[in-house]
Amino acid sequence: MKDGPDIARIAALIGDPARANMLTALMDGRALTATELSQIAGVTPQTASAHLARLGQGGLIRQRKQGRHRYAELASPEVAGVLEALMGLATTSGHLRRRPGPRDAQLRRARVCYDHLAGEMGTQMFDTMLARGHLFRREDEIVLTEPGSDFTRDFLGPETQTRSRAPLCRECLDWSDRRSHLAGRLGRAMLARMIALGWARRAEGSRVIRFTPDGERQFQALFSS
Amino acid sequence: MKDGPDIARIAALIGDPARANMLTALMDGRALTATELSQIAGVTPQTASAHLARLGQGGLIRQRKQGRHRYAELASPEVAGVLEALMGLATTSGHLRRRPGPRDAQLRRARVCYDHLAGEMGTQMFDTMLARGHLFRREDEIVLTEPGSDFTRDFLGPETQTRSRAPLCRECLDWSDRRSHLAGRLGRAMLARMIALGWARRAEGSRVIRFTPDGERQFQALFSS
DNA sequence: GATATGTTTCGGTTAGCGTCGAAGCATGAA
DNA sequence: TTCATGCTTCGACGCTAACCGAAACATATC
Repeated sequence: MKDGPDIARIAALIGDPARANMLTALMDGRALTATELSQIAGVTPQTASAHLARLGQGGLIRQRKQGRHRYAELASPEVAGVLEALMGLATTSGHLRRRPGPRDAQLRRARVCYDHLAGEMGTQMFDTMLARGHLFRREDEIVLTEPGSDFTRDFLGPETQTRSRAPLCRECLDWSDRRSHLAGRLGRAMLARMIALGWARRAEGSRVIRFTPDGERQFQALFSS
Repeated sequence: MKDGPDIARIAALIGDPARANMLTALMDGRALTATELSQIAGVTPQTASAHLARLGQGGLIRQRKQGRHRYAELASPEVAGVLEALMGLATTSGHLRRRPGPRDAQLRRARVCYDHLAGEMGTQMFDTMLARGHLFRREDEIVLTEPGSDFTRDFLGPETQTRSRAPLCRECLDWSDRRSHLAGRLGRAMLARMIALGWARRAEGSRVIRFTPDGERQFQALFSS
């Protein structure tokens, strides 16, 4: 009686308490590291690793390796929909445990990530450029569109046509905001330009980037949705 | 360990192949006996009995004793909705793609989903009613507009003003089409009316709905965009 | 009553999987 | 380089639950 798709396989994946806790924690769309998920699920990292592998193989989550961390996020909104439907059946009051990022508010606000802007302001810039069509997400890569090229040339100046093999645009997952920001050569150039313009400067002995009041204004003028 | 909604418990219930087959078989809204379900699931009656007890305890099915038979049926349309959502995920994320047989084509074309019309013809009806302004999607609910009320009263007859607490319109995600079709009291009434009019009838032992040539014509006349 | 059929309970076996400790990689920092 | 951290692999243990045979229970029919 193979009347339909194999729902048992997927339901069994959700049916383990540890995995269910992990999936529930991922419901808000953020990406979490394997260790964080192991703590949420109440199991050791080894066990969590096995669970994440199964969830990935089953198509419920996607995993992205970044540095020595490995982030997991729900594979699609459809997965979230199924989880939500299940929660509805379970007649429950959902409680999601939030895991704060860096304690320092300044770090959360704006910091350098290797060589580019991260934190809330980094994700804001990235989101705005995506929304305006300056950047375009194609499969797993980020491409600079024609208007985006005009915009960046305008902002950076014409002499910045470096011809490097490094990717121009890269997506970098934010560890405080759990969303993406712009990395790659363009991300580096954008931050360098902001510092060169005097909008901001790096704090000594820290990754914090301090924007001047005027720099903050200019930034908001350029990247407010 | 803080427990939110216990989705793991419910998912684990669906996660066993035998139980999943049973639930899938119950998706057509009919009530089946324990022995029938045991044959469908491919297990002995003893095993099926244990499974049915667990499903009943978990609130997924209801069981009524009638004579020396014991009938099982899905506990609620919400359960059917969860199963449909799971089928949708299983078709997209399942790396094991089944080759479509002739029976699958019929299922994809028109089938019963708990008590309402699903498949291509179900989504066609839903889309057409949305496009014509008979239905309106507001946030997460579907509302019947004024012209829509006229239309359905015209089609269903004036005596169908049931005053139930069940939602009139509900959206149900189709696993074959990956789009929505109309569920809820109205969805149920629409299908019942089509069968009463002789447009279609349910195939024995399957969820397939067979439209007569004339019924298909009438349907297309009413729901072609 | 006796008999047949549908369903459940009991006992025991087996297989699967969730779990962790220890060790092995991989990557970033000093 | 050396060290530290995050993650994965391996091996083994233990527990749950799915399964069936046999038998008991329930209900309809003769």
